[in-house]
Amino acid sequence: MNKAEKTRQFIVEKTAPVFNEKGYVGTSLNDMTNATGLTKGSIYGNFANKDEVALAAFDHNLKQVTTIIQQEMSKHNTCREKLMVYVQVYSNFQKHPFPEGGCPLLNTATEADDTHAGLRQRAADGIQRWKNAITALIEKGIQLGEFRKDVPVEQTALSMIATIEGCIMMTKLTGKTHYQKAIMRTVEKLIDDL
Amino acid sequence: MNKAEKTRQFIVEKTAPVFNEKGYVGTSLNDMTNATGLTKGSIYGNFANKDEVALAAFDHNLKQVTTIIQQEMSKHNTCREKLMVYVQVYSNFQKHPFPEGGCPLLNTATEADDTHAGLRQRAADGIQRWKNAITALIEKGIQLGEFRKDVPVEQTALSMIATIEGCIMMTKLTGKTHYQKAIMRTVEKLIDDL
DNA sequence: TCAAAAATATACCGATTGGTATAAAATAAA
DNA sequence: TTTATTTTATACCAATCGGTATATTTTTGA
Repeated sequence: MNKAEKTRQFIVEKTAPVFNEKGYVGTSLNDMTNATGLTKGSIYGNFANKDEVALAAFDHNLKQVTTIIQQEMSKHNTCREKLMVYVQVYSNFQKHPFPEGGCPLLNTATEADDTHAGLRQRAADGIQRWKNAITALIEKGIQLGEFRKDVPVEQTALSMIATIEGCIMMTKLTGKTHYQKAIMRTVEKLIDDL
Repeated sequence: MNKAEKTRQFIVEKTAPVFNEKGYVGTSLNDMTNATGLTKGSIYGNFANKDEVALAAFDHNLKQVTTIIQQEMSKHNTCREKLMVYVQVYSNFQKHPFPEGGCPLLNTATEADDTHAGLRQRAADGIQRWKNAITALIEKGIQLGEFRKDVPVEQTALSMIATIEGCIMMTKLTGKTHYQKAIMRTVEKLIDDL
């Protein structure tokens, strides 16, 4: 990794939490120079424009989340236990190295769906991959006899994601962690019923 | 309603969808003059600043949603049927006079939670009232013998809201209405199980 | 060590931001 | 109908926006 690549990475790491908290339009070049300690010239020497930094920051934030999930999943063997990792992590995401500002999928989706095609596509892809990951786990669990054969696979996957994202929104908004626990108990039941 | 009050209302109605789509920071005074056809002077003669318009616009958008729900609920008698109104409406909110840009609670919550205390409080109050409305319906249903006595009231109310909001996010993001139907089927089951 | 190349900083650009002072126009009360 | 008051439009403000040309510094390979 040469100097430029390191600086690029450095800029992404420092600005990612800002983009996640303030959003794309809410984050100015000034915010970016403050967060990095670098100047405009330095940032624009490594990125074409704000868009490019925002997209890289989104990828970085999402990667942070998937890394947590994958790490926790690797500790378990059964499909049910692996699915329960979502419950475990999102019941207490404050205890994990979660991106500042909450779930980047939720933040980016709600900001960009009507305004920024590039970011919206990134978020949509993220949802798609998440859905595929859960679907694959459920289907494998069915094959292995862990789950019933007649479970509504896609519906369960989609509902898990929706409930988790709604949970994050409500928890971050109200600050009430017992809301979080209560909602995640419903996701737990969703998995129990498989 | 004198001239000034009418203009105030007019400004709110015209800018509300813009705020809901573009967000608070994403909506400029220019956007507001374009949406209304009025000039800055006219807008600032009726509102102290952008904040005041944004707060009024949020209230207006939320009112639009609650009006739809209340209207639909008034057509039904049992608590179960009234709860199912959420399923009916959010399975197909595109067919209702829903605010442009989706759920104002979701949009405002995700934008303002880390950035705008006034809007965050408004959204938090909205969630609180929604939770209270569902809770009251479930408790009345228990009293009337419609629902089991041991249902987890708060958990169900919170999970319904979370799943609905997550559903809206995913539907607006991906454009896939069959996601919407599938997720809302899970909310339906939540009510069936009461 | 030294020159070429790459990375960073400085200084600036026009456009747009939210906001305001004031003048003009429209409304409301007498 | 006239006058006082309110409402709206015009013209402007400093500050900030995203972005760039160029100078300076730092890194890199010979």
